[in-house]
Amino acid sequence: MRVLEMPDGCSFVLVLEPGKSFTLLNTLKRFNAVLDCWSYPEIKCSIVWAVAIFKSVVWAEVTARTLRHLSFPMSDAGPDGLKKLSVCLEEDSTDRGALRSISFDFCFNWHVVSSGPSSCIMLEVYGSKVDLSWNTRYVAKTLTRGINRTPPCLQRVTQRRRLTGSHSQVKISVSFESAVQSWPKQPGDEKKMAPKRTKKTAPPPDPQGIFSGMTVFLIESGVQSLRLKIWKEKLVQMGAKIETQFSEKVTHVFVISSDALSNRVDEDQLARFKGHVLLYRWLEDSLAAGEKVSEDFYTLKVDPAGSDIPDPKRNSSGYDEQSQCKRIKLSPIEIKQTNEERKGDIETSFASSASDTEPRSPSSITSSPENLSSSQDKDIGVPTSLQHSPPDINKDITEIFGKLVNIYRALGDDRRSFSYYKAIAVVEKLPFKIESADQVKGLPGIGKSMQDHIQEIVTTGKLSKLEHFETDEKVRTISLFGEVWGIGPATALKLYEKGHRTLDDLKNEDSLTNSQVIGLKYFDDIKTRIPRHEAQEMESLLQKVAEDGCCVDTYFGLWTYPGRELRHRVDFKVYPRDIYAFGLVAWTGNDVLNRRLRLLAESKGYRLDDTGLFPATHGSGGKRGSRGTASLKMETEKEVFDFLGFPWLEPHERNL
DNA sequence: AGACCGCACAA
DNA sequence: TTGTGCG
DNA sequence: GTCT
Repeated sequence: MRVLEMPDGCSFVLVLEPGKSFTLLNTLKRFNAVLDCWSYPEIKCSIVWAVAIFKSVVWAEVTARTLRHLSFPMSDAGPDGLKKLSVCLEEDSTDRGALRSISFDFCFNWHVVSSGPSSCIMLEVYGSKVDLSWNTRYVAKTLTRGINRTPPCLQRVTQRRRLTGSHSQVKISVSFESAVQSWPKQPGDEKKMAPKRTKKTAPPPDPQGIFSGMTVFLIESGVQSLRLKIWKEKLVQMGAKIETQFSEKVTHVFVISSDALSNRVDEDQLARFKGHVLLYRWLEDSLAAGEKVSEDFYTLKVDPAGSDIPDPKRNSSGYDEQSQCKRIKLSPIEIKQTNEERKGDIETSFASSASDTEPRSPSSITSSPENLSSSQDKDIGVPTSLQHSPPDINKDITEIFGKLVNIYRALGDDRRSFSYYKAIAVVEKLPFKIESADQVKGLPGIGKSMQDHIQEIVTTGKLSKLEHFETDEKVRTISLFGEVWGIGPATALKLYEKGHRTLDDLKNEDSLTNSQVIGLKYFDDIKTRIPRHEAQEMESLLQKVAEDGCCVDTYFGLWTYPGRELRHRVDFKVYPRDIYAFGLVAWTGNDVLNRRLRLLAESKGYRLDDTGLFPATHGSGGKRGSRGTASLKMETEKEVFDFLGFPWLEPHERNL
């Protein structure tokens, strides 16, 4: 009897059903992430059922361990072999509040297994007749609520409930415990009842493993903890020895990119180092290949001359400075930058984890490691490293969709707008160039229309629908008006219907609200990006001002300097010191992260907002900060994250 | 067919 | 109440 | 727009 546990950080489950398997597998195959999957024969050959887990929408997170533990040859066991289900909850904050549910059709008994970023609940299935037809709705909220309830309670859940309370949704992931004998051999098979996340005893190290003789030191920066964990396990399992210090014994150093290398390692030490410095990718590729692959393409040169590299020590003290800079949240620039940084990251992780054979063309296979290291070498020393843009491969599509996002938003059709927004995210992550709509069929968020649109774009290079919009005067004016601060879709439409067509027209309109007038007056100013140095000036200026004089709670307005015309849009939020951390978290964003944190808080019986973290007031939901219940005391963002059990993210990492 | 955030604030 | 903007 |  074995409990299959959901690894940390999993948030998505895909069940491949008989008949559908191949389609889905083909879909999966297109994601580099899936590669690991192919290194497991039991999956490769005859999967009837398999469960793959993805980290968020970053498909690249599927890992060997995940698949190994979760791919489950149901054909062998048959549903009857299923004795227990453990269900993992993790909010999916990529979507806004849509309810997702996973379906079960049986009675079960459940209790909390553990809590944490993804809380785990054990379900005991009654009776051997477990129908996995996934018919009945099982609702997220039910589980969420249950997290705080300790004693097992029997539930028959047939209804579907709305996920309320927070506008995040919960995704439920399922893993199995089965009584199957034919499970891929693994010792430590004694029965493990589960209340704790059962610690998988990894298979014992194999002295003959492909990595035997290696003593490795892992540079962890820039690597997702889940992946790291898996790599470590793999290394050990395959005979390598892991050093926690960069000592003489080390024969191999692994690093995600040359960037991470230069940031984390003492150069002198590195210069003296005689061993090999390899990209983690080598590890992945070797695992996939089942043997050590040539190190040629993965070796990083140690360049002692890399002196314009930021001081490594900076890392420890860096945070303070950063948070200073953004104590006041100012605007597009900063946001934009983090976005770009992030995209860069994604690209990196794609490149490094792609170890596929099929989806990539042979040429890209051989050339990519080179590109990887060389492009990164080039980046060293470029302070912001905003060099590369995201995987641009399908830019034609995402750009067009992006325009539609804006247009629909301007028109007030948020739903549709958001649909495109989601589709972009999906398309953007594809590691190949779309050549036909078939290639996107079945991807989440891509339905009939998206497929059609994509088809049109890849064949004609444009989208008639968009062209239509762009030439339509109504759409154009409404979009334009909507760019004015304070004017939304509704107002824009009214103005259009009143006959206005240009911003100048609006100047004579007397029905505008105060902020709209201002927004109009300073239209160009507001659109002008604020130079970062100016943001910093603002901050220091404000520091002084703020010290004497009392402050407004919130200010959304325009900023200028005495004697200067140009105005910038600036928001001020003022928080008492004791709840400052909460304000900071909330206003730093991003929205997705906020939803996640809030949901997490809720699942633990708290309510989080920008004013604090409150024990949930049972009953009427509890109004913001009211009810005499004071916020928990937290001084720093870190404390908030820690308290909630959410892995710490630097501000620039919060673009989820 | 009907779902698709929730809140505070200003007009 | 509605619209708007915020994450 | 997509999803159930």
